[in-house]
Amino acid sequence: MTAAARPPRADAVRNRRLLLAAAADEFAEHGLDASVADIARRAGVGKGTVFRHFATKDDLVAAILTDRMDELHHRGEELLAAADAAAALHEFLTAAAGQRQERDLSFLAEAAGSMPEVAAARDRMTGTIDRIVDRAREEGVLRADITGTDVFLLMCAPNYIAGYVPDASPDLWRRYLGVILDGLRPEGARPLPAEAPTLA
Amino acid sequence: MTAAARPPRADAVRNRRLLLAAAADEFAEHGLDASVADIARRAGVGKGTVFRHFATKDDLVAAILTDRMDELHHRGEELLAAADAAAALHEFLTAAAGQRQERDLSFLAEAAGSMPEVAAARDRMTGTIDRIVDRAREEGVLRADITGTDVFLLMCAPNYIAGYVPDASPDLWRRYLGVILDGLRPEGARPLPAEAPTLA
DNA sequence: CATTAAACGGACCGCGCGGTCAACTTGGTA
DNA sequence: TACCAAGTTGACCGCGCGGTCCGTTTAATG
Repeated sequence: MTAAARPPRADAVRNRRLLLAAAADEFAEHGLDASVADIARRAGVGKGTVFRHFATKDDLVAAILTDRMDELHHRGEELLAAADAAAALHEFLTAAAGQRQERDLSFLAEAAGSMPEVAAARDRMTGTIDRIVDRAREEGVLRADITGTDVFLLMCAPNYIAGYVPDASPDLWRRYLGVILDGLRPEGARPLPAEAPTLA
Repeated sequence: MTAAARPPRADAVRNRRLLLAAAADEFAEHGLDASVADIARRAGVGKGTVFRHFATKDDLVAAILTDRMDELHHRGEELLAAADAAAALHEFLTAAAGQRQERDLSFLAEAAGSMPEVAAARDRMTGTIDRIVDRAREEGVLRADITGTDVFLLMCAPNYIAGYVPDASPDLWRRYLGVILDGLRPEGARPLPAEAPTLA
């Protein structure tokens, strides 16, 4: 029974927000090796404050990942309510790639992907993806042998591919999303040579 | 005019081979952060010996990358000589993904991708890819709007996608290569929303 | 064999990292 | 306004890294 703890102080709330933003920027610029000291400097706080809010660097990473996955989760729910099956799939993949184009933080998953709070956020998101994918398959706008897990895995590929091109157009990922979407259509699909995976 | 230097000693040749193999294993297991000390231990030599053969850690990375790219380059040349256009494209992509499935060292490119020797090896390889792709396009087994650079970029995606699945079947990448190959066929291709990139 | 330059090994160096701590400051409350 | 727990700070710690250096070993040569 957690007694009603007194609410956090205003400066603590502000600093937490500043830290998450600074950390996301710093990670995007320098990868996972961005140092806690630099993150603190960018947020305009002392290094000790970082560790007051996030016990370890991995906890900080986990908080960023969780936020981003929940963002996509909510976007997916909106699309399920508003868009038709084909458009929802297309828009969701576009939203996911767009988020990553703005700031590529995918490598953070490698550091904190197995933490429980991150896994929970991922499950929320994959649940939504499953619903989008099932609807698309049932309406015949997606090939029959593709699962929600497949789409979850394919989701990040366009940015990854475009990321190899230095000074690429910021829209290059759309090109490879186009190729993948063509590969996901039911017309002309050839049987896939390996079974659909499941996560954990 | 480099005067004929005396050939390297037998133990130096042997140690260089041992080091490259040990480094590839160590990088595959621990990523770019594999330490030079561990690599030396695995090769059964002292740490100083590593730096005698490779002035910096990046030079070691570059040597590994160069070897692997040249391997694919030669495989591509074989396929150009022996296989028909569609099979050559299919087989080349399979070979590239197979190499990476065995040992994923793609992240090394991020550390040494801009070194001249690595760039030269990459150019040799992309030259071969261009020939494979041009032939496939001309014979109508590849959609018209796809370039050699596109294929080079798409080449690594199947492993990347499958890499997100812990304990995945070692053949899972074939599934996503299948999706991409379907997306590369001329039949039913929709116009791509961004122009083909060029590398440097 | 004797000779010698090439190759080897591992103690050593400076650095920057993630994380700790105790002295200090400050927002909220009665 | 007086109080105090919550919050902040930056000097500090131990560690493991990439890279250096030099005394020792060894493969090649005539």
